[in-house]
Amino acid sequence: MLSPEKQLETIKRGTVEILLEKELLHKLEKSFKENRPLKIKAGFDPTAPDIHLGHTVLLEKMRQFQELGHEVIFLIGDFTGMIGDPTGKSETRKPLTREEVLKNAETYKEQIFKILTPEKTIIKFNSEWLMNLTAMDIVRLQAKQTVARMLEREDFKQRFTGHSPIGIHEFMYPLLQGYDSVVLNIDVELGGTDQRFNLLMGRELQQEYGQEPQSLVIMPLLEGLDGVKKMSKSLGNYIGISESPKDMYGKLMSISDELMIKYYELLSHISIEELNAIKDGLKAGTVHPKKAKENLAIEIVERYWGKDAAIHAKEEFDHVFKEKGIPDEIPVFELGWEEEDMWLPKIMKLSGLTNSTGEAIRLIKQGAVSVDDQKITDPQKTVKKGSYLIRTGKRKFLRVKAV
RNA sequence: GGAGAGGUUCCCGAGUGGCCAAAGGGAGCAGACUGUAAAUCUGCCGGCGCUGCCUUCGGAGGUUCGAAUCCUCCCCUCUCCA
Repeated sequence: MLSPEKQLETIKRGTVEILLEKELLHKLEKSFKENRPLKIKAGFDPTAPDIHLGHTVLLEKMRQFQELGHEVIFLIGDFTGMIGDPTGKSETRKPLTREEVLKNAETYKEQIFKILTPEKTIIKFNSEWLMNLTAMDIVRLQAKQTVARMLEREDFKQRFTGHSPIGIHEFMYPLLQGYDSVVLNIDVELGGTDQRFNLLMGRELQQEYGQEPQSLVIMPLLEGLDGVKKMSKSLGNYIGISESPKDMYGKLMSISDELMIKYYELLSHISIEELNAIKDGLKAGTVHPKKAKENLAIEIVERYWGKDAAIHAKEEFDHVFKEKGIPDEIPVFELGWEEEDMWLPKIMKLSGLTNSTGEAIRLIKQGAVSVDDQKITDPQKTVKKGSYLIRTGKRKFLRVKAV
């Protein structure tokens, strides 16, 4: 086991904040002395079993805790998921059936064990204890907090002052999440910055219930491809860990330089020393940002798909974008040719390349469309029955075949 | 229970009888530039084989030659009072 100070150094990497650092160090020292692992918890939503790199920030931190010898609990919030975390604009969700929850949990397992060590990971569902609370238990829990305290939470406050509705049940989310920590007697809870309030609730409730309050390790939210908003599936700016090596590599290459450093910090397994070397090199101009990005992309693709796939993805990428070539695998769409000379925008719409013929016309006018490597400028263009390679923009290729 | 404010296109937000497929911003898409990055500039940004037609401004009716705009009822949200 590493010394408590060394452990803290690893834990601190990439965090936004640790509450309280001193307290955490004490816990680490105690655990070290007594040779007793700390209980770490991180909660996950049961409805989104499609893990993307944003989720892996937390998973990577969990992995680090595992490597340091602590006990990591992967908590699936199947009960709290019914409420829906009030963060953002999420609405009340429809309750999932037991089968759905279990199915999602299976999907989770397949994915998280690409990062976490299965033997060291404890998976729990919070419905296990929350389901059995009586109305009285819940009232007692509610009595431990005030409305004013709840309204301190940024999004509640915003909605309150902005005249947007707040469901009373939404107040239960932080309370129940905090209660999870009480039930499990957690030492450290991990979460993103958007979880700050919920995590603090755990501390407060643990104290109310006579426990030592958990320490908080707060991780930044990973921005998605746009570089601004947090990575999420609904915003479409995510990189899923089940995505093909090619897509994953391409998406990673498209992130901004600034974001790349953050990705390195939070996702790469390279040591702190190596990380600093890259940072300094970028600043001094001795490391080319593109090269650094390539290495990052390769590392991450390799983690999920293996070395060969990663190298192949890189080669393919270079071929398409550096040499302006055509990718090896192009999706094929088989189209029923209705007339002798078919209008190109119509083909583009029917094949799903564009959402409407209007959009296709626009793209053609803007010089973004080529057929068999020939740029098309006339929106009235028609083609005869046959097989064509249609390219729209830089990355979209489609082979359309007459049937 | 009473009084008032509000619901507009993906989001924010203007518009209060025709000039409105609806200002402006954001997001998005495309082009130029580049390292497929960022920043910047430019164009597009409801649908339709498109100088025109069709569908849209919480929902349903109505007034009018004409409604996002006026009237009626309904649904939803917020504020204040009780």
